[in-house]
Amino acid sequence: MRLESGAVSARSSTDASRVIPEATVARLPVYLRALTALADSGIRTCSSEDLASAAGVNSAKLRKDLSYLGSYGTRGVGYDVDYLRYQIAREIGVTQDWPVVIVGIGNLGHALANFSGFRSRGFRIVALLDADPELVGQTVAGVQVQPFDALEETVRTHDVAIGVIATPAVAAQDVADRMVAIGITSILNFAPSVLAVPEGVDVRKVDLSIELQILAYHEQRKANDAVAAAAVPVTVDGGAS
Amino acid sequence: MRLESGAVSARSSTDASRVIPEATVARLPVYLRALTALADSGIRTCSSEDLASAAGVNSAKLRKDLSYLGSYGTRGVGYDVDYLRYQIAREIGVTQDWPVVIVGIGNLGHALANFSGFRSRGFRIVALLDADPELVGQTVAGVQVQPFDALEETVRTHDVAIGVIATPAVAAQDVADRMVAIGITSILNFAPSVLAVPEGVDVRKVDLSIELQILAYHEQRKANDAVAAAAVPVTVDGGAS
DNA sequence: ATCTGTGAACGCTTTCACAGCA
DNA sequence: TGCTGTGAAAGCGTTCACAGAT
Repeated sequence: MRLESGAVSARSSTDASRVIPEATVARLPVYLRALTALADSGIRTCSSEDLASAAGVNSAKLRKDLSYLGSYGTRGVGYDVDYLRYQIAREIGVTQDWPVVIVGIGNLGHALANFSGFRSRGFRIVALLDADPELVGQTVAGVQVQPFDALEETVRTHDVAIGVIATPAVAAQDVADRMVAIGITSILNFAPSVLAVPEGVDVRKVDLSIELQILAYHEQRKANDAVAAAAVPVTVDGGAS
Repeated sequence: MRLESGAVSARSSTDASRVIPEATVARLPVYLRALTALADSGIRTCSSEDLASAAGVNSAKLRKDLSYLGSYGTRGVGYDVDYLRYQIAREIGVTQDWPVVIVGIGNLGHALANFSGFRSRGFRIVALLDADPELVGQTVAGVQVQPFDALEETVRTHDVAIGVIATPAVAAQDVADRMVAIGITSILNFAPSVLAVPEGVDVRKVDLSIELQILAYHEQRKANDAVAAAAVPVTVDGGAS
């Protein structure tokens, strides 16, 4: 993955110009979950309207998103739930399990290791690692915690491509560097720090306090607006000057 | 918050047309954290370039984002770290603490309750609640777990506006309904389910398996591209058939 | 000379509205 | 008739490039 060395036109395997917009990619897992829920309640066919409302989006967006994958519906009828579910799972790449390692087995690491939706959604935890000798050897969610140095061995053995960082912020960059050096190319970072990684490595971050602060901003705005609305008696058609 | 009843022009308190784009709002907490890190290492002034790289964005975006808040920098010089930090904190609304309740004290709820960055970033956990009688009465992170029915009392007493849902998926909608009924207007949802809430209530969701699936998609694409690149010997300037 | 603040251009995402197929 | 699939339009967000302040 050198940086733009001149338009290598390697168009991918299956068929045509397979470029799915990022915004769509981020919603495919939501559709997958909604389809699974529909299938579990015995529904075999659904309209874009049905699926959209189960996924919490509007139907135009859903149809547009699905159109990037291909034409998997039937006009006048709708979508076959199982068929569409398979197509989306295949597109995402979760028809088989991805091996995953988790580094940092504190409170959060524990919770992640015990998270059951993991296994059922295309992932398999192959190792838990921590630098703290106190934790090493303990069994969490049926897996023995290994020393951090065992990372390379584990990653090679299981051909791991995805790593999860659940360490304190100070350790996160070191862990990421190590992961990258060993060949991990996708990182999910729960530590509250900005990770620097080379081109070609994907990082996604999950940050509790950022999410709360975004809510706080809107909450404050609601409060301010309420005050303003009470102070200025409501003027429909908002008077000029 | 009636649905669009005719352009009420309640422009907010402080000054002009205060409309900060959503994308910017989502980055302000990142800037706040980066500024705190800079301040902690004794830096008193920084350029947009410095702050941008600490926050992991480019400087044009940073400057554009800050321009929505006002003109808090000095041309030819840069930004005063403490001053800018205060302005952003004020804008987000975290100059004082927001009281927060957490519902669902399983593995994840435990981890959230113990998360220290909480307190230091503008939030204060005022209650932990769970429907499981086994958990009620236990002390987690110095707070006693209360029965779920204590929600209303707690929310009124502490004037809580923000609730965190860390229950299993099946319970999430019920919890959300209850929160909304009691007057909570911002929800952070960790349960893997789509929440339906009325207009005026903000929901943000954090979903581990969705994040992993997004990574899996890109991982799969990298793998496919590598195969394609190996099969088709690289043609610079991709020859038109 | 330097670095911020910002109009303007560009590109991505969403929504609209309807053609096309069952 | 009913519902999908999709061009075209509208709306956002990012980047460019430079005017303007110190």
